[in-house]
Amino acid sequence: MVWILGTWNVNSLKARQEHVLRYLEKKSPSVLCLQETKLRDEAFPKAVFESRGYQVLHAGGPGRNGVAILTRDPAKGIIRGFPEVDDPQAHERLFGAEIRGIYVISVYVPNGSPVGSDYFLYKLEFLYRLREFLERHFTPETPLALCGDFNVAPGGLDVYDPELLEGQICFHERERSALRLLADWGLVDALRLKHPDKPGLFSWWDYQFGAFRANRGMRLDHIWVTRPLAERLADCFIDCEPRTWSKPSDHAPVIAVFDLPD
DNA sequence: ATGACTGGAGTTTCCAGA
Repeated sequence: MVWILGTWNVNSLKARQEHVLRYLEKKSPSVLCLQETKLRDEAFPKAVFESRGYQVLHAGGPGRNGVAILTRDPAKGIIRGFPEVDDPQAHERLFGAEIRGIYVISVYVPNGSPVGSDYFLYKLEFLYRLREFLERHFTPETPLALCGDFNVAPGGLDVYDPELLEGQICFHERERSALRLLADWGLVDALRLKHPDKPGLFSWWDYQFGAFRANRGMRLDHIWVTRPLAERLADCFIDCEPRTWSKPSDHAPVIAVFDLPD
């Protein structure tokens, strides 16, 4: 069977509810991970999504964060935040569940701006904690998909101007190396597995300066998969269509298509 | 033309996003 997994930073679900519903209707993903819902748990309009056949798992809070997993199939083995670490922010930034034998994680890595600040160090720490979390709870042989907004462009191909952006937030060597350390646990970047050398593939564009029209963006949203899942990957792409809709999120969905046994 | 974006909080202007 074809199993479609998506991840999308919606920049407020309240502002983007109609976009998300339209997207589910048009593309019918099996699972859609969301980031930046900006909702408290009790404020999530669960019934609206349930009536369209999606179970809602949401980890929000009073702040600007909030991650969710919308799934057509039942979920179990739910994990919220880093269970072994006292990190309240992670409770609104990490949510995982097992769906059809695949462990799906929706994550929103802190932005970390400005470079060099305490918040920047927290971003790096968050990426290290993410690796420790994987080490503790899973193995690289677990079918696992780590999806979300990593707020890091992995390499020079993933930003519109690597020379200009080098050292700036989301394209600093310390961020990239923290991301590599995470991936070295046993994860593959699904998009680069299918499109290893293709430039101009971005998932975020600044609202300002006509950045989307000029395709001046960065690839900050990723789907990282373990080997057993990578072997099942049929396709991976960034779906720019919702970025063209009226009042869009500044991020576009990333979609991975898998061929799973029936 | 010297600006140019968006959402949320909370109250009219600021902060954060990336």
